[in-house]
Amino acid sequence: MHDPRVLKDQLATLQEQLGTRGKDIPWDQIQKLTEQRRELIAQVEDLRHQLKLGSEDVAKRKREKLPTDEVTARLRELGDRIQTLEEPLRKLEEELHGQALRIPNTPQSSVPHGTDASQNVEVRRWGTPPSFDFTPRSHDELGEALGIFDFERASKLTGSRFSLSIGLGAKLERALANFMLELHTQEHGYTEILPPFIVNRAAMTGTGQLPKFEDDAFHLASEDYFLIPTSEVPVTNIYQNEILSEEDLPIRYVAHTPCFRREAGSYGQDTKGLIRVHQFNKVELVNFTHPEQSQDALEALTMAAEKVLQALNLPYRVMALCTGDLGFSAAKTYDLEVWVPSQQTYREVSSCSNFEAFQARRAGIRYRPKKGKATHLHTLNGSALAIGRTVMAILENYQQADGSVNIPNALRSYFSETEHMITPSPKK
RNA sequence: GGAGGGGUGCUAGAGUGGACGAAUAGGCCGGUCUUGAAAACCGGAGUUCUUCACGGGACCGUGGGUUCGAAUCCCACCCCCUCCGCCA
Repeated sequence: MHDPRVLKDQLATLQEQLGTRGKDIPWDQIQKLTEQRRELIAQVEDLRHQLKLGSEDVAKRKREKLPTDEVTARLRELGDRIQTLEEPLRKLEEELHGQALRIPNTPQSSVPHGTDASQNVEVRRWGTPPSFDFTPRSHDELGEALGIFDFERASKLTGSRFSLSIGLGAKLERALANFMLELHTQEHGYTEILPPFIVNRAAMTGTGQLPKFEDDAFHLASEDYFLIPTSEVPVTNIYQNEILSEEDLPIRYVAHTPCFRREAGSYGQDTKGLIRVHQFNKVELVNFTHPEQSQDALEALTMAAEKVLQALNLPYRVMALCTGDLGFSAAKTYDLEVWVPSQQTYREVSSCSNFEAFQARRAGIRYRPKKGKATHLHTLNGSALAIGRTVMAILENYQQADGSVNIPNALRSYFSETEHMITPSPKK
């Protein structure tokens, strides 16, 4: 959410800054509502002031044992008038707030201009894609042959776009989660969090998933609760409506949770394998920082995510998202894309964003500076990494001609010696 | 699920219809004292909306209601605690 003062006084500037990002916003209507609100407030406040003075007069008269009937009759009428104005005012403010929650964040000036993902800018590249003297197979093909995935049976349990990992496939997920959590807690100064996987409407609104993207989330039928689409939601909202002290910052949390996404509107895309599923595991980094430190924090957070790929020796590139591809709440985002041999291209395994005060304003997360008043802090988060997609990258990049897959050195301590290579086993 | 208790500022906690935006204490900030610190003493400070400003309005879990007037009374909901029941 934007600063209400900006909405009130600099709406045109904001519209200009957002450019195509703001093309669906009813700017004129917001302008109109703002003006109406201003007028109504002036009226209501004036009447209320009169009412207050009158009430004090009644209190005084009672003390002095003077009659009050005439005054109270007049005030009753005044109260009625206030009520008739308050109702439209309440509706108006609700409407205005609803609109404000649907305006996306302003991109930082360093964000490249563009309309879609094709105009994202490569920032750097790490590692060399492996060369194979055979045609590399896709991870879903490999996994089925190795007996570690069973997508058919997964769809029997729930439906399409669910995965079922077996044996070393399941263990690989577990090893990766452990490896990532250890790396971030021991090397990067993160504190591990295990949050709820189900959150309420306020939390989803705080981080920006609601109200605009309700269709993307799984909603429980029995309660007004949602399955988390990312641990960003529960972890960022830990400090919802709180004021932290300046010396508490920065706060760095890491969480490993499943993530649930409806993937509405993605029919036909990435229908096979682990790339796009309704439930996947992810290790997520969340930062709460001083406003002046969020830029540096984004670089550090992105680097922490890159360290995972480097340790696993997976080739990747870092992309700066352009204005057209930037998420709703983000002011700046780097995507990490890992090399996928079967597709001869890089695919997203991580998205690292600085939200500046956008989420903090929605969620009411502030800090108290040493001097001055409470101010919204900055929030950031990034996947480090999406585990399913990392499994995909490992299978594909570490595959051998015979269809077996080596376990990366960095993960071997989580496996017994006989498990350092996954070899094909017939499907049961 | 049943019974009871409770949600007040940064924190603890008082306040049960009018001079209450809210006692008191702690913490915080500034000062006196001190070589420095601590202690003691003195002083200061909530959030937010509206207005160019003066000023004014709102905010005691949330939403309604009663009343001239609500932190205080009524209703509904949410959350926390204790006991009982059930349970991984």
